[in-house]
Amino acid sequence: MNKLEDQMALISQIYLGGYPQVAPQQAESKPRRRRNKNKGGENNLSMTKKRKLSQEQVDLLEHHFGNEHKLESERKDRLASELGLDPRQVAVWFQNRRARWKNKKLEEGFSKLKSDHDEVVLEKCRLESEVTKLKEKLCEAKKEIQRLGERVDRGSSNSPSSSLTMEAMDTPFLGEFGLEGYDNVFYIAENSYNNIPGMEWMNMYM
DNA sequence: TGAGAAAGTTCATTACATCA
DNA sequence: CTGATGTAATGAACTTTCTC
Repeated sequence: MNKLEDQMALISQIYLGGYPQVAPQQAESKPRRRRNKNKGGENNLSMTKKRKLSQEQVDLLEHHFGNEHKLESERKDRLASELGLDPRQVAVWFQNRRARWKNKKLEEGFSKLKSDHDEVVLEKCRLESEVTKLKEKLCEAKKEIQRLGERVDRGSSNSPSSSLTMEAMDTPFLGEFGLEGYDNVFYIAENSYNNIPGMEWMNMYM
């Protein structure tokens, strides 16, 4: 099982589809039994009383966790005697620490995805605004072509072949309007952006 | 090679300590 | 006192490893 993949899948699920109500594994299994609130009765209260670990203990545990997140039984026993703790406490501390580490990683992954998404949205806005500007320039170019055509037609109305149309124009002409390098734009048929992945929105401008 | 026991892990939750 | 938060501890389910 690839843990990182699972985490990223979970992040994607969280980010794209919201928090799942129930993990699939849990949804199919029996409901978990509630813990008994009376933790074994009064007689072992002192034994089960929760004890906060000292800063030195936590520091050493953190140090070992930094080296290796897994805890082999030999290391657990050694650490436990070194810290004056029950091996079970050391195991529990590592379990909880792994859970905290995992949550932190998930949060980091989520933040990264969110900032990537924000960046893409920003870039999309920028490109849309660029498209709008180019459309305006194109519109101006068409008007200019029409004006020139009418002027030529008036000058030699008896010569139909001299009529200046968009179809007859050489594309380098567009350079006058700052449209060099965009020649290919004019070879994409209107409404054909549906065929280009991610460019469907272009038809809004056509 | 399959079954099952033992020991480990994760996950969800509870209970307690602490602090504002 | 109270609610929020952090964390030690628990129990169930699941997984891995070992033995026969």
